[in-house]
Amino acid sequence: MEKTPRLQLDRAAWIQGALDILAEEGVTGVRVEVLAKRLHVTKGSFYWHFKDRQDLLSGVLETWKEGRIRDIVKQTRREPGGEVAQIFHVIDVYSASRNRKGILIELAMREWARRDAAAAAIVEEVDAWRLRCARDLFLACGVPMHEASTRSMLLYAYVFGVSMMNCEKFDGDVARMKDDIRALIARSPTPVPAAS
Amino acid sequence: MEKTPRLQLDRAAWIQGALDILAEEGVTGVRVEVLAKRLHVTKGSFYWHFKDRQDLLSGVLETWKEGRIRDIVKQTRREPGGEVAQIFHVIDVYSASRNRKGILIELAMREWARRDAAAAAIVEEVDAWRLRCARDLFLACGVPMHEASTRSMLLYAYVFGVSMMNCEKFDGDVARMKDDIRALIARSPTPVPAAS
DNA sequence: CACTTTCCGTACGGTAGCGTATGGGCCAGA
DNA sequence: TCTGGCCCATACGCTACCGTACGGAAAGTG
Repeated sequence: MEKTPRLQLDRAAWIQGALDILAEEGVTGVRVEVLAKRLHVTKGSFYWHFKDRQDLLSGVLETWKEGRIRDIVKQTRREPGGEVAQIFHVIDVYSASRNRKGILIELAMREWARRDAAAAAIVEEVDAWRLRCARDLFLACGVPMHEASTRSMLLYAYVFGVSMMNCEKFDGDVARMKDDIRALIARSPTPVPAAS
Repeated sequence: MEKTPRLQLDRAAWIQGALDILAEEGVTGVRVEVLAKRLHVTKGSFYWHFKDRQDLLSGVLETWKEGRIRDIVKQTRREPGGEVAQIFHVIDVYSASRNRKGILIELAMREWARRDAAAAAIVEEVDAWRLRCARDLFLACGVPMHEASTRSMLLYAYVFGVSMMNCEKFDGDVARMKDDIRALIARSPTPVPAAS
C-alpha cells in the first residue's frame, strides 16, 4: 500500500527540488546533475524517474499550475461581509515582503514563459484564474463589471510590478506609500446603490 | 582621428550584440562564443577587446544605465502646460506594446539583478532616477509631495507589471481597460487650488 | 623597406552538463 | 533459496563554453 505512492512521492521530491532551484537560479539553473547532487543521489536515479530534463520541467509546470490555482481559489473564497477586507488580504498575501520564495518562483516562471511556449501557456492559464478571482471579489463589493475587470488588472499588475523593484531607497516611507496604493486600488469610488 | 573611436566603437559593437542576446535569452544567454559567431568573428577578437566575459557584462551594465537615465530625463523634460499629457505620454512610451525590445532588456536586467549585486546596484540607480522624474511630473501637475511619490510608484509598478502578463485573453477589451487604468493613475483627485 | 601596433584566427586544455549503458544492491514473493 | 522488479551508482561519449597561447595579416610609422 506504499509502492505506488512511493514512486509518485519521489517524482514529487525531484520536482520540489527543481522548484527550489528555479527560485534561486531560474530555469536555466535547474540542471539534472546539480539537482541530483542537492538531493544526495546521482543522475542514475533521475533518469529512472524521468525520461529526460524536459520531462522534469513539464512536471514542474504542472505542479506549479495546480498549486497556484488552488491557492488563489482558497484566498478569494468569499466569506460573506468581509469582501473589502479580503481584497486587502489578497494584496498582502501576494506581496513581495512576505512569501519571498513564492515571488521568486513567480518571476522565474515568467522569465521561463518568455522563451518557452509550454510555460507561457501555463502562466497564461494561472493569470486568467487569478484575474477572474480578483474580479469576482470586486464584483462582490458592488463594483460594476467593467470597473471590476480594470481594477483586478491594476491590482495584479501592481503586485508583480513592485516585486521587481528595489524601491526601499526611493523614499523613506515606502510602507505608507504601499498602504496608500493598496487603498487606492481596493477602494470603490462608484459604490452603485443597488443593482437595478 | 579614427583610431581611438575605432577601438571604442568595436567595444560598443560587442556590447550592442550582447544587449541583443540579453533581450532574447537573458544574461545566461550572452556567451562569448555565441556572440562572436553572431558578429561573424571568433573569440580571438573578443579577448582582445575585453579581459573576460565579466568585463563585457560590466560594459553592458554601464551602457544600459547611461542610456536609460538619458531617456527618462528626455521623456520627462517639462514642456510648460502639458504636464498631464506628458504623464500619459510616459505611460505609453514605457508600455509593453511598443518598445518591445526595450521591455525585454528591462526584464532580463531585473532577472540578472536578482542574482548579481553589481546589476542590482545599476537597476536600483535607474529605478531611483525614473521614480524621481515621474514624481516631479506629478508635482508639476499640482499633486502634493506625498501623493506624488505614491502615484509615481504605482505608475512604475503598474507599467512593469503589465509587461509581465499576457492578459490578452482575460477580457476582450484590454485596450479600454488599460486606458482606464492610465486615467486612474494620471488623474489628480486632489488638485490643490494653489500652493499656499 | 624594416618594424611595430592593432586586430583577428586557430588550436588547445579544462569544466560542466546531457543522456545512455550497464551493473549491483535490496526486497518481495514463490 | 532463487528470482525478478525497483532504485540507484558508475562509467562513458558527446557538446557547449571559458580562457590562454600563439601566429599571422593588415595597416600605420620611421
